[in-house]
Amino acid sequence: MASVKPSVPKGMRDFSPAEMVKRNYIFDTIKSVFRKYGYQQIETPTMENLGTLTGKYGEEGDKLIFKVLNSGDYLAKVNEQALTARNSNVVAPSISEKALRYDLTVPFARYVVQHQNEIAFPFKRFQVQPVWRADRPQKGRYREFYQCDADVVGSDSLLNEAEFILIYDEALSKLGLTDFNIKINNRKILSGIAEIIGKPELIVDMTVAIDKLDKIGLNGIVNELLAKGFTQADIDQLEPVILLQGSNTEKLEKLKAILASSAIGLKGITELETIFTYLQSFTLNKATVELDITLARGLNYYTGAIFEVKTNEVAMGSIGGGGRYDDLTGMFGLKGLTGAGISFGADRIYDVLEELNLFPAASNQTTRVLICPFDAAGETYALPLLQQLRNQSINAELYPAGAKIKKQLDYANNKNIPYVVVIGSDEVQSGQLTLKNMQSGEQQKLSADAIIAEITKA
RNA sequence: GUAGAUGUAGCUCAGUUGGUUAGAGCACUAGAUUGUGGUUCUAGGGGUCGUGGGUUCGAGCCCCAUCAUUUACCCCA
Repeated sequence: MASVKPSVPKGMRDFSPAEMVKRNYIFDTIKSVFRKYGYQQIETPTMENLGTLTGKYGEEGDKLIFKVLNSGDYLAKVNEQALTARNSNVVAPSISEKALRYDLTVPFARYVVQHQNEIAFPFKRFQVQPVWRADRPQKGRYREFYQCDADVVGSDSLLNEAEFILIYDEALSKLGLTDFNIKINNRKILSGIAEIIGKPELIVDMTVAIDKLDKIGLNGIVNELLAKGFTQADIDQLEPVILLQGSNTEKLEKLKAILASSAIGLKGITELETIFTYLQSFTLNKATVELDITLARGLNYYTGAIFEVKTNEVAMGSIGGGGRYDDLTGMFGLKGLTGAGISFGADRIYDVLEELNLFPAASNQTTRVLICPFDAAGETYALPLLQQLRNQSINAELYPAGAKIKKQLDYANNKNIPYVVVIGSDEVQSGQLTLKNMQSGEQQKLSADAIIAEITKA
């Protein structure tokens, strides 16, 4: 076979041992917090039926779904005309019936409907798996990345929303972040605003535009809104809302006045007030909760609260987001089931922790003891000790006999192994083994039992 | 889909107005050190300069094409 230049697909990555240790540190931290709040883990398949995914993410989203070619002679069954017309949109469904999952929320909705009779509601689940998007990669954006989602379905209590804030706060504080904002908004308020202006049909354009405040500024928003069909009068009404200032309570008061004639807008305000009331009974670690009316988020299935988390310590897009969706399972035939959920962007959190140097130092140590035999006799002598170490839950390995001691110690240094046990003919004869501390360079002659005791106490 | 940047050793990158045999650091191998690493010193291996064409006496350098990577926009985590 001709040799192929080794490479991975665009936007996808290998993770080497040192990275995996750090990634698992993030995943484990987030998972432990999810569990603490009563969420249970599930997994869903890498692929879903194409029909499960299409139409859930909007027109743009559909284009970004990775489709999987059917097995076998997939072209044979394709409609002749569609094929000769070279129309991808027509041909695609007949040559691809599966696709890689695009997020974890839609597969979860599918799961809930499919397993509704086994599930006790409210059902709180978390899921940590990769998702795929046929996007153009750039900084902090990959074609394969992990989402860490926690969702609850079958409970309309706003306590869930309040707890999401606690989860964000606890997990991110635990990871060492000290300055981050949990932004919160409510889709109903945005609907109310669109209603007051009299352009409810343009709510999507409106939210997409005002979401860009910190990126393109007020002028940029105004230009975009004018292009989308808003009038100057609409914008005059919108401007005080976009530029809303003050504490969360002050903002809510001002909004109440603005939205006085919109029932749905007022409902959104009440919901936020309830969430804030819940939060008064809890203490947050490091998070700042901020009502941000410009927060829109792209996904159109949100109907109530919306969240987004941003760190203030480094320049990075959002590191988490979520919200409430009243009818996600409806598209799979199960009506009237409300849900709410959040997601952590693990890959971005990784970049943030890396930049702030927040990964624990010990996390690059895997093996604690390396046994270095000089020869085959030393190797044989070492085997019982190797097992004893492992029985004491000490990560231990034996360098196979035949290599020079220098090479073995190099190996220990490379893997950041703190202790080595050197076994040569002297040691085999006396039973006193050489324990070497690789940091300090000290070494002492000890019995096997004493070595285990020494390492256990360190 | 739109626009820019970059492709030179395993990795990170130098390489002057185009000029002889393309360099450095790190990594790797060996030795200094025949029972001891992380420091130091010495030596060594490793390159179709992304690919194809063109200009030129001569191209890593200039021109065209192509592929790849990457950044920004759109959208999104």
